[in-house]
Amino acid sequence: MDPVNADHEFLLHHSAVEAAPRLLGAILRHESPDGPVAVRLTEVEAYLGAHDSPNPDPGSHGYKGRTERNAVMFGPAGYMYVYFTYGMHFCANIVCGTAGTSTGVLMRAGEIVEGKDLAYTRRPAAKNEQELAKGPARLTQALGIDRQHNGIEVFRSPVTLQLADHPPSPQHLSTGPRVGVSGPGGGHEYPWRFWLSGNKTVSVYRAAKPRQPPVV
DNA sequence: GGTCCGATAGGCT
DNA sequence: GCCTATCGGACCG
Repeated sequence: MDPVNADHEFLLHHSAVEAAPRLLGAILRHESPDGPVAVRLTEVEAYLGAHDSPNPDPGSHGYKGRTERNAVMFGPAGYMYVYFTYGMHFCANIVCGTAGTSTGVLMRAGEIVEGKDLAYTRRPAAKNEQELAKGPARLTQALGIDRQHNGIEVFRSPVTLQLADHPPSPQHLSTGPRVGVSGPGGGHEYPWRFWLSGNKTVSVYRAAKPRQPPVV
């Protein structure tokens, strides 16, 4: 499988944990029939592999093995895994690393750098520019990405990804526990949420809900 | 600013 | 049946 460019080559040879900080500042652009919208990624989360891969991750959708739903995650790097959640939202990941391991980066937030008007029409609830793509489901909504984009390439129209010229300096990079991952795979054991320090479009952190509420 | 809670449908045990 | 890699509106300060 020939990489289409240097950015694709990079994804092929790195796990999601290595690729995630490199994706901060990258531009993801979607050209829909209604027009283009592009975001600069400001917050991402890395998910590593299935239980039988070199880097198992209980928080990963692929942890328990391949199913029809997560099949794209087990494919080659450079494809987009889009899943439906909470009965109404879509979230998008970029598949990384070696095919079969099921490692990918969830895109959690970004700032709109092109197509702001179209993004507002897709996100009427947004009170300001910073809310347009603040959160994983808001980001897909602003970009116009849904289930029909599951399994498409991210280096070929209508979706194109372009990495930043340089990774963020340590001073501009923050890390912490992943949002919403409860039980094994959550908390500080897996500090694989990465964001641009101080950026206004980064979604607020909420600790994952415990499986059973504490008894008072 | 923060916190709480309902909506809603599909995946998986 | 239970759970979910969430959002937005209501309400409180």
